[in-house]
Amino acid sequence: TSDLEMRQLWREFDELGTEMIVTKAGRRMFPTFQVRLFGLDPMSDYMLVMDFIPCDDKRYRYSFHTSSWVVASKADPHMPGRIHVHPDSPAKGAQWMKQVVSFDKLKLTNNLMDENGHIILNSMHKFQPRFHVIYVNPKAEDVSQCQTYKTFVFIETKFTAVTAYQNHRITQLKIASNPFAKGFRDAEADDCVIESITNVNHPAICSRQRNHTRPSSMQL
Amino acid sequence: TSDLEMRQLWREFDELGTEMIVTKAGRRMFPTFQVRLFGLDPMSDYMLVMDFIPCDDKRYRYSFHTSSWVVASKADPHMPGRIHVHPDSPAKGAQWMKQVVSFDKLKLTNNLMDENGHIILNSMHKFQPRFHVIYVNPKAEDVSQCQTYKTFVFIETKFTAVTAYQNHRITQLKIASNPFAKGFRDAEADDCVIESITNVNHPAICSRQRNHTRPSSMQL
DNA sequence: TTCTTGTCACCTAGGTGTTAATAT
DNA sequence: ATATTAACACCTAGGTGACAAGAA
Repeated sequence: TSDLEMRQLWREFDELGTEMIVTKAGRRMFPTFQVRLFGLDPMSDYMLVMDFIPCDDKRYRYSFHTSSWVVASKADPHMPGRIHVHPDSPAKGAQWMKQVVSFDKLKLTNNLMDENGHIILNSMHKFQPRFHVIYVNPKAEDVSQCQTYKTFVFIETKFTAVTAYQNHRITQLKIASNPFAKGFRDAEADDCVIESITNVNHPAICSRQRNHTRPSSMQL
Repeated sequence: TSDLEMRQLWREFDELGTEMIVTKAGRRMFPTFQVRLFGLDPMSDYMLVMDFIPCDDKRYRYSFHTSSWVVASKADPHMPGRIHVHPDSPAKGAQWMKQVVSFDKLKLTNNLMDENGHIILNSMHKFQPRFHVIYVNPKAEDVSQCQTYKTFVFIETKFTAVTAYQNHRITQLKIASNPFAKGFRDAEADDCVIESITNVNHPAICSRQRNHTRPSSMQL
């Protein structure tokens, strides 16, 4: 069996309608897909694999008016259905079970010509991540026939692929929970209390100055 | 067979008398021990392992007077002889051969109580890294008996373990060749030429200002 | 309009030798 | 004297959303 890690965080996102950024170069998922494994044979080899299946046959757009996703059309032609093999594969059951397995090397792209082995997804479509535990039979010469699969689907990990966040609440939850987005957080909670005590004449309580000015044109 | 990568750099260090820092927390080697492998069975599993053997039974000190290492005494009692298994082990021969194998996760420590699995070495002693290719026989139940080893020793990788660099030329070669030490480089070569053209009134040609002032006491 | 792209400031994470202080 | 330690400035390497400009 297998348990999803950070399930509570996944559910917070899922309630708002999870969005995952796709870029040409490839973007990691956040939250990261992580699982805890149980009941494997400690001495046998397993491959751990992820893939992504369309949730439906629809293309979506985000209605800012109603703050919700609405159907825009039928699905675009679907891309080659790539898989992501966990880079530690193959490994013994004992190895997989002794710690949380993290798919933090997995990246999502919208580039149909991607040559980096990333997962190709259509933007503005909904996807369901799937997790496969594949038993590798060492005695079999023909690998294609002599394997046993077990597939896990955690419905709270479904998401809409986007090139830019649509729902502002998703953006805020990403900023609040992803360490790499700390630069976009307002000073908050504990920090705020301390600041309001120590820094008497702060210009704007609990909000940080950021430099977002950009040159209107770029040279070289 | 097996080839040492960056052999020229290793030899430059070896001619000066390579020193490797050991710290309580563990320090990587530089140059990193990297090899290219040939002639493995593509379909068989191998473990790649490193260990370190004392070059002799002596403790050294660096004579600044003569700029050379001199014998200080007999060797200190030797530590538990740990090994480092390459984290990708075990893997197929094809996997090992298709790219350079880098032991960049290997760290050296002088902490006899180390619990991080690092290689424990006595400071001021000389060591010879060794590299072992271990064939893993899948049919054997008793792992201890049914393995075949092949050991490689590249004499240009021998070094003296130190807690602080002794030979200033070693320090300079580390700074010049290790990307992570770029902060200690003087502006040089190409950069220098450009700077001397573009920056007319530079205070000190080809040398960078650095902030090395430190508080004489530390609070919290 | 709607969606995508490229660049950026701002982070996390961690590898360097330097230095002052400490230990032996 | 000699050797070790811990904190530090300064890097490499790379993951964030914001933003302006471009594309469809």
